[in-house]
Amino acid sequence: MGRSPCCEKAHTNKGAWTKEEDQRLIDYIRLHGEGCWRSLPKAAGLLRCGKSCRLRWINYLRPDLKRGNFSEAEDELIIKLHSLLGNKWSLIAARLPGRTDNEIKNYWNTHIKRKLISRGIDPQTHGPLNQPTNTNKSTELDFRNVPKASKSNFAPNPSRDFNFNEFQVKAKAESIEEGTTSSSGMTTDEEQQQQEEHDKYAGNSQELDLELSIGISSSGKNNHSTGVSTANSAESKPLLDKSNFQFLGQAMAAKAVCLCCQLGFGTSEICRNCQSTNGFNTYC
DNA sequence: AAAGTAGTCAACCGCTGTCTC
DNA sequence: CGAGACAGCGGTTGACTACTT
Repeated sequence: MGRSPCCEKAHTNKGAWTKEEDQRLIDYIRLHGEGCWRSLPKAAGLLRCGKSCRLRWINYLRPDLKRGNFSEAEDELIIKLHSLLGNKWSLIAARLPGRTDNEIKNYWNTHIKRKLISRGIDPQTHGPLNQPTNTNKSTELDFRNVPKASKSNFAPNPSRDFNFNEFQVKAKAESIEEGTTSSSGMTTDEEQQQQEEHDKYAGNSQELDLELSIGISSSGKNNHSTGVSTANSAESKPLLDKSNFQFLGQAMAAKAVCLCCQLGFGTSEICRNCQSTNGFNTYC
């Protein structure tokens, strides 16, 4: 459609950021807060594109970033989340405080892929390596590997089996096993620290709490729409877009259901974690 | 010591979704 | 309803470093 470029490229710096540029960006955001990235560079006196500023801030300068190596617990959590969400790095990052989508994506590509392969696990399918890739999955709803082009035309087929077993989290046993076996040669302190990290993320819970929710949104203009979303916050986005979600909506509308129960996390129609507020159930 | 190779990660690019007019 | 503007996302690139030959 001949959209104009996001910024005037002729007068923008590219490549690595200098300390001065970083400082300008930090100072500006401290004063004015995040947002309006397009006008930010000019206002902050930076010869950078707004996107570049945003990336630099989010991936590197944000004060709440946790730098340094990933813990074993974080590894396992990333693997679990990836098995459920696929390459939705921003969603995965939302579950790892202090980590960015870019960081996780890089870490996945450089470390975890190899780790999984060495375990005999296919990093894409999370199934055993050398397993035929298309094993009857076509009848199951799979959030992973939805081709970009088909994202918005995810053709719902009401006749599909509503089989969510695919998404049952079975990694807990693995992660516990991993966490308790000390083959790493770490010091006791390090091990203890890692165990704390592990507990923090895994929560010693029986299953991974994704806080995926389904239910009638109690706010916003789409308050009729049923939505699957992560529960955190303003920056969370629906896991499926409206059109995709019609499928789930159709399947579930007639009978209000708790997604986590559908996913196999619970046994009853509405699990104990589901609350009822203002006449609406807030499905966990 | 030099050249080649592999690994890492910050940054860029192009696309999509959402909002506004 | 369509087009433009914008923010955000995921894939890819390329500079840099570490390691190997």
